[in-house]
Amino acid sequence: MQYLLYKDLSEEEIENLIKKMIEICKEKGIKVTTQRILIFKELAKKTKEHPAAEDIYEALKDKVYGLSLSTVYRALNTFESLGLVRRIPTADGKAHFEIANEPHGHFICQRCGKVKDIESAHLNNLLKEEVKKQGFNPTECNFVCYGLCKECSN
Amino acid sequence: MQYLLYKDLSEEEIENLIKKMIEICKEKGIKVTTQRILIFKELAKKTKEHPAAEDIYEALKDKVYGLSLSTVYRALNTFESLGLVRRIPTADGKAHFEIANEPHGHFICQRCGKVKDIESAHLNNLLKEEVKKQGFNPTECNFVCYGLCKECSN
DNA sequence: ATTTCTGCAAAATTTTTGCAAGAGG
DNA sequence: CCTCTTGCAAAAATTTTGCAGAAAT
Repeated sequence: MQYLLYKDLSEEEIENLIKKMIEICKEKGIKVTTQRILIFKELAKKTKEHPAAEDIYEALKDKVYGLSLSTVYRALNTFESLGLVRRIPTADGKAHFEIANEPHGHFICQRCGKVKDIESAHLNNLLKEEVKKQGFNPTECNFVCYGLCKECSN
Repeated sequence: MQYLLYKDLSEEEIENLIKKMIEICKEKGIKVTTQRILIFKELAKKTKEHPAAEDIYEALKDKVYGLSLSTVYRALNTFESLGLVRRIPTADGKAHFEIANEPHGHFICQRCGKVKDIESAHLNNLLKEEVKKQGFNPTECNFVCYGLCKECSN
């Protein structure tokens, strides 16, 4: 049961995430709009790729009549503050996003900028403990590695 | 000898870093200008604070006649590509910088956005090994933690 | 001398916001 | 209905760039 994060989410997992998202929205009085559902779903499909807002917009703009980039930003910000989505600040000057699943690390390619997941539950726990020892009170710990991805090493 | 990172660099350490920077610039045919020296020095003084380009600009603009923000950006980019300075992408939409000293983690406050260092040499080594096992070839690994800093928890 | 760098202003990029019209509960 | 959301355009914010003059080697 390791390295689960390398797998795309199944259709079923995506549907379940959407249900959870709808539930949480209703709970908080946030309206469940077509745009929000489709944006969330698109991110869920691509979570392994850690898309930027623009990527999601590009994927949806022909499917959702009149969709605007600002709606994508607004939806992602909303999901982030609900804890459903995580923002990954990268060195390319754009914010990238992923579904907030179990914590894990990110490997960022210094040439092509792609972000890949690193399985790290064990290390994340170690890290959290150590950080607490040093007097912080973390809600979330991640790690980031830089280097060349397989494709770019050739 | 732990938690060294919490200390500001001493005058002497800063002077040594500057010497090293000058050496590397000369080696690479990069010119040693007043602006570059002062920008590097200002970052060295503030490295614990992880300033953004603008912070460095603000600190220097009255001391360096006519200094412009773009020069600060250009200098920081140059230093980064020389491996002298590290860029820390944060969630506030600005790039922050630090002197590229020994690898360590960062704690980012979710309320005030301040970035603090976490001593983590041991964990960084563990991490690098684990990441290699997973098939990556990292040049550098860092930790990032989110939470509320001491000041903001009150 | 030659090359590189700086300052300025302008451009490019990413993200946010104001507002009127539209959709959700 | 009332509130929240969207789309659009405009604004804001951060970072990069072109170019002429200045500085470094």
